[in-house]
Amino acid sequence: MIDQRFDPSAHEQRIYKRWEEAGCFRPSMDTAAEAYAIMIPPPNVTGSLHMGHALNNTIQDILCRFERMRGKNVRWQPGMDHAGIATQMVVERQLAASGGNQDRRSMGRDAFVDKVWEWKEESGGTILNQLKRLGASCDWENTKFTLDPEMNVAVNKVFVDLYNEGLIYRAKRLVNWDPHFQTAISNLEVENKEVDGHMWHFKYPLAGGETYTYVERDADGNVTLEEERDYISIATTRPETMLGDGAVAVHPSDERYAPIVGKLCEIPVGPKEHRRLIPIITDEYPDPNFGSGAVKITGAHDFNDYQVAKRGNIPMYALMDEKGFMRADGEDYAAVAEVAQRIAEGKEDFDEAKIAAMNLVPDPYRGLDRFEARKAVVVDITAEGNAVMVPKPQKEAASPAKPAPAQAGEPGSPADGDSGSSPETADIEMIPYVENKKIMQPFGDRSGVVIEPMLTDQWFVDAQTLAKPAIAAVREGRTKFVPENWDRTYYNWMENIEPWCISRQLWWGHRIPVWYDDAGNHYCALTEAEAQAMAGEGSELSQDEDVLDTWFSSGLWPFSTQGWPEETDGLKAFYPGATLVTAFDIIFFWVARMMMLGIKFMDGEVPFKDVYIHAIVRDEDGKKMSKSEGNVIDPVDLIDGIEADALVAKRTTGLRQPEKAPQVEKATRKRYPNGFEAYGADALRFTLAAMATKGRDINLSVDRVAGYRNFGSKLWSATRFAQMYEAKFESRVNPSTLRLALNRWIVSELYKCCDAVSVAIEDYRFNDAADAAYQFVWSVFCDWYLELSKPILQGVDGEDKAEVRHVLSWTLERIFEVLHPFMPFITETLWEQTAARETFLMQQSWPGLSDGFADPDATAEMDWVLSVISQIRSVRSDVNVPAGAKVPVRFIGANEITTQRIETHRDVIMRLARLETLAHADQAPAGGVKTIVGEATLVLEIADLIDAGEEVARLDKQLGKIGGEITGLEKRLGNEAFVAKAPADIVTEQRQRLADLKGTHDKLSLARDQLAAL
RNA sequence: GGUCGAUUAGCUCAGUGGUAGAGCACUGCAUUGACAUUGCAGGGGUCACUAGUUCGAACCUAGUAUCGACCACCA
Repeated sequence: MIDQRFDPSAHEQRIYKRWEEAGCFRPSMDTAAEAYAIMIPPPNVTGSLHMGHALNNTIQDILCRFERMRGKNVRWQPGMDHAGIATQMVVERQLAASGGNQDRRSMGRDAFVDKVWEWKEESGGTILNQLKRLGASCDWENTKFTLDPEMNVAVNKVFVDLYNEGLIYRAKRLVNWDPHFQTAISNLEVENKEVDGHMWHFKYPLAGGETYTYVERDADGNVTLEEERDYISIATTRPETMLGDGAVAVHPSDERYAPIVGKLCEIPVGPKEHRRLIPIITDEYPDPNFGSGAVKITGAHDFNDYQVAKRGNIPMYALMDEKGFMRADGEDYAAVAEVAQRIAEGKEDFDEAKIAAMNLVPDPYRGLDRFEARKAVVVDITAEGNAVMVPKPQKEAASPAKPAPAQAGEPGSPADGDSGSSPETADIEMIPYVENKKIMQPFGDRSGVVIEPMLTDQWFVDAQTLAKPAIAAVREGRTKFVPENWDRTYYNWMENIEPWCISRQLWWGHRIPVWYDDAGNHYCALTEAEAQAMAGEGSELSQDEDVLDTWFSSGLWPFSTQGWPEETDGLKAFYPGATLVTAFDIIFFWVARMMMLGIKFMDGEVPFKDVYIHAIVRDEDGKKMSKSEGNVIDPVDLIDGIEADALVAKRTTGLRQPEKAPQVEKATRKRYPNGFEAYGADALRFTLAAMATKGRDINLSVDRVAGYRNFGSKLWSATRFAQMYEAKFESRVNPSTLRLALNRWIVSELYKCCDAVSVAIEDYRFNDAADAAYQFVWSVFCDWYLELSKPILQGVDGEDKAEVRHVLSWTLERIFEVLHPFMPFITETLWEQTAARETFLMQQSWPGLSDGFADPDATAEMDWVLSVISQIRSVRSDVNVPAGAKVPVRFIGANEITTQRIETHRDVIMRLARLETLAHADQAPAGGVKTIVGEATLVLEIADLIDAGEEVARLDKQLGKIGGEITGLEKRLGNEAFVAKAPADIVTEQRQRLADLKGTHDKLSLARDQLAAL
């Protein structure tokens, strides 16, 4: 006999170990079987399990266990990602915390990388053990790490091949630069956030004091403003970049500036004697309706300007160093500015290298942080009177469209106060024109610092070329997104894809397989020896310092893990994979890259057939789980349980910002006053599956987890029930030879359930699959089958009892099987403890898809029994018959079939409906409470127990309800158009329903009238 | 600005044209008999709004309102 209750902590890890030791997770490599592969989204080596992982991996495990039971050759490919920036960050932080004055740079590259490996061996990969706690049936013996030597071989080959085809190239481009990590990052790693910012308006004086007539017109061409100007007005959110301006651009159609196009204007900052003059040019980019219509062009620090500068051959002067400080290198400003001047006047040629060497930061700004420089520039320009001035707004006229008070400061910070306003008239105070406005600012997703566009030499992948076949593959349906509307997101991005910057100025990652000689030539090769051969003897080679974007190696995951470029059995069997399971936030980062690189290197074959995009897990109020909210739920806490105090302590100490901790403590105590019980992995998995609809978000509620833990308990105790009545586990049941309707019915229902689960999983409707199993097990099997079997099991020994004993345990075993993908631990434990087994449950065959077992006769018969019992119970409850009281019941007007059924099921009806007697009668006895089942009327002879008036009222209520339905149906059936146009089976069905309702109505109303007449 | 999505019971959500559902919560009854992590019975919904298509609309179409996500953005 099994224990009274299931204790997850006593079995989960024990069972997992048994599976692992028996090699249950290994692919069968049976060539006759269909291969089925899922590539795990490799978690970061620094990662620990969060709810998103729990959902992601539960889904994958359900698919894998299901397909394994269906006999497929399954490989769930596990592994980890080296996560360049994240890992380097962790180890650097640890170095800093360890107190020594060592940092990455003082250690040197090799020592630091060794340190990271050391960290990885000790602390990395806790997430894989957490996945085991969840029950993940990964093929652990084939675990890969993206930095494994064999993976490196694949990475190098891909790089070299793409390079040789011209699909990887090195170029000086404007890239997103992270000043904190001092590396380039791809545009995907940039988060644009709206912050409070300012827009300053400055005057760029025309060279030589020239003037022109500035005219503004309204939509009808009427002149609204006309004045002589000796400047052009410019708006900017980044004044510090003015130092690198190469031109001012206006739209070619902008008549306001037509008189001055081609002339030079002065950048109003820097030493007066060396003011740089830059040309006023035309370009399609400026929007005449925005701001003044004139845009300063700083090619080296803005992506739009970069394009304009390229088109107009405008020099792009880089102003900052890799930390985001104003450059302090090179010659004095005076000397450089002179050269720049000759270039602007077209008197001197320039090239990239020459421009790059020029530091146009005036001496006083050199070495300043970019935000400090901004403040200084604003103050200096304003002091000199080159800020555009506007009247100070009156207090009451604070229209948001109007200029706001002057402020100088860095974005996001409050104003520093007025800076040098110069009143022009006595009456109206004039102030510098500075708009307070929300601006979108780029931040590094890891560092959180403001990203700086920087002109640097980087390696790029020609993504546009690789994207074409990847788009076609989805268009042609060779890879399908589920839910399918995600393909729009995919197309949208792939069709507008930009060159992918793959080089990173980090140390942790795959070195770029390129070597340079002293002459600046480079050689791309698989190994240094090959590069040396290309360069020739005697050349001193040094390898490119940079490493590759982490996603470059992740993009190869579907084939690099299978041994590519070797033609391994694994590669043959498991490429392409069946389904990629992931959340939407990684479609661009990973899915798109795997599609591009997979198709490129695997002869046009897509890496996976389906991409299942699952929801994001939020808290029960729909809020994103975040540490500062105190609403994060650690999956392992739900599995193992955690006391409230421990939970609070965990959250408080785990915080990055200690000053916020009390808030978190309060939030946590309020939300989870009792901590979490130990619900076990199965309950968590089942919850996630049941909530995994094709929607976008899952709001996880702990109550729900408790509910599904109860479901496990229910199954456990049902098994206990079977053992108590000596059910025979491991029995062979041939469903077609069963005698009892009860047994034929439950077998029929079981298979219905199995098939519903199969179809739902195949269709990625995990919630439907979980619901179907839940409903069958609880509401059909436990609530009815077990109850109905009791009279037989408790009765005399005989054929009936033997049959029930066999079917009871046999059905339970099939339930273990069908629930196994969802709740592997409890089902395997039950399997193990109910008989001496030769195999694991997880190795059993999947039940179902056996059409022959539907048994309509048995189903109809049992439905009738259930209906009789339910209705009697309902009536009893309605008229407040004491639960313990046994009542006499008569059937009136029962036909032959019903009479037969009454005899067959008399015992069980009497027991479950708590009847004293069950008999036939030709006529309804006076009084009594009546209900209708099919053609027969059931009379509960309890006239003395009830109040006639109340009973009449009860019947009236029912009659009203039925009458309403009858009216509706009659109206519909009376509609000729309905009868003519609706499908025949619908019409028949509704006619039948109307007839049934009418019969019920007649009988009930007769009963009501009789009662009322008393 | 572009794209996608949401709006159904007190709460969280299923439901792709034919009788509105689940879990939790709620109400009443039941406790030696597999299970109180339980059982039985029950209450509770103008399916956001408007118009259309249809014999028939929670579901399809168009629009409106509110909320959200992603992408791109004007210096």
